Amino acid sequence: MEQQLLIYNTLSRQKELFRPLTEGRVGMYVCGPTVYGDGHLGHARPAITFDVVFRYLRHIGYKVRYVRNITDVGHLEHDADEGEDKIAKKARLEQLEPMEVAQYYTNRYHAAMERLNVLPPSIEPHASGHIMEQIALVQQILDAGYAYVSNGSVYFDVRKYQEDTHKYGQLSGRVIDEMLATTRELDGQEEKRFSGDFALWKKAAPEHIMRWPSPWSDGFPGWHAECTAMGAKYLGSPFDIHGGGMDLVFPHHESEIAQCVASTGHAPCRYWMHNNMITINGQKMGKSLGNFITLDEFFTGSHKLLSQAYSPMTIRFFILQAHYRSTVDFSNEALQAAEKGFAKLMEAYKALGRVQPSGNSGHSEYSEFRQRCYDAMNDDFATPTVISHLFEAAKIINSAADGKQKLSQADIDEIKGVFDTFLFDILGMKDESAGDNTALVDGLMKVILDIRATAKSNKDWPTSDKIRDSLNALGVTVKDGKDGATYSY
RNA sequence: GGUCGUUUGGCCGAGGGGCUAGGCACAGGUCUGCAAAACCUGCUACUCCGGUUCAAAUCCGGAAGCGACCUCCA
Repeated sequence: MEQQLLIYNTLSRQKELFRPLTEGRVGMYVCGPTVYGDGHLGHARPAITFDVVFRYLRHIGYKVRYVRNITDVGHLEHDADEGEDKIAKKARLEQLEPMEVAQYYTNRYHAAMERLNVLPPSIEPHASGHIMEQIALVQQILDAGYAYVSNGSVYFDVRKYQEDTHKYGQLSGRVIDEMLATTRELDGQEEKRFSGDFALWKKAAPEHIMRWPSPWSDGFPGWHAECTAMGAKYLGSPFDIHGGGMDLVFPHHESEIAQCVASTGHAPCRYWMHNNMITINGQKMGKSLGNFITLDEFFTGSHKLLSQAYSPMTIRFFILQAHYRSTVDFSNEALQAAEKGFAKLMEAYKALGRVQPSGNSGHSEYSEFRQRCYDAMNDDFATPTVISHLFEAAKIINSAADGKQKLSQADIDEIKGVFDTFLFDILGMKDESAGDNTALVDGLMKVILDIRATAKSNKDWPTSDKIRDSLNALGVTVKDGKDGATYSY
């Protein structure tokens, strides 16, 4: 590959040169949603982050298999409803089949992702469809001696694993040894031998409606089993990149590593990537804090914290304007800035078509935009830097459209190419104003603006202003320029 | 309490020893019948206290604020 891509690896806490295990191919696994509720901003961030990673890896020539799972079983609730998983709980509340609930929210998740222009992954495996693989994984870990059966459930033996490998806590920076040394044996009431042990298979309580037979009990797989089992099944073991939100580092990903090492003797992947979280007015977003905003609420503006609706591309642009490893703080002001900023880029892109090329080439610097964008992407996917370069290009375009700067046809083609490649193909932005009837709208607008131009030349200001104001009321902005009027909406 | 991270202009946010992004907002100007858009100009910032250095927002130490994780979470 000609691009030297640096990726920040959570495991080493530094940027590393990316080298795939197999030349020209990349296997990437990203933790997907638990489908028991509507998607929110927190789901959009990893989806968009890894969508860009997916797009970029493909762009620079890799054949990528991108696996993003759907969690539709397991994930115990840890409150009063001990032993009941999220899907089952929601199902009981809504009087639906568990799979009906999972399907409903899966469909809604897909719809939201499509609006955000997030490409579908190569494979989207469901946990419920891989119970056999998960049971096999649990058996492997048992056979290796790193798990024990307790009252029909199977637990991972963290203490033994740690004694043999000293790897538990490696990813999250947690020091487990001290905890192990000071923790006494749990009393007989507890199924686990050590408080840090985690479930590989959980026996279902009688009221638990999602259950599968296994050698140990009728139950369901533990919290971390699906990613280990499905990642290995579709990407092999080890594979290249494993991604997810930072909040999953511990215990989820730490446990995934333990499961993989215990069952195969090696780590599941080479590079761990984690996107940071989104805060709202400096606060973590959470249902209990009352600042929980779903994606649909953003799209429609139907939440009391929102002063207006924000389009999917505004959300996407907003997220890409921050680096994926930084927290990003939501506010109406910030989203409005993103909305206007993106509109400015789109307008500049369209204005490029109106620039009259000059014979002589402008400056050689225009040809450097592309490389600077690659440099930014190669530096751990620095999307904010790419965007800043595009804004600089936009300034040149507008200046040229004003006749204040000269661009040769080659310059124009190059700048257009950079926008096509980076803004649309890699950052995955798209023009939201372009509907299916663009040609018709364009034609109609030409008619209307012609009439207005005639009115203007007759100094018939009431008519020309009425046309402008009426269009404005419909959300169409008329912009008068030297060579006639243009519009945007 | 433990671990990790972060603190940049009115706001959002890059950068990361000397060259000091970008966007939004705001102010002035050019253009224009007016407005909008566009362009030009202005607003030049890095939590605090020490230290290293010819030179620190950037490195080191400490403090404070904030955040994440510590068996729900993206």
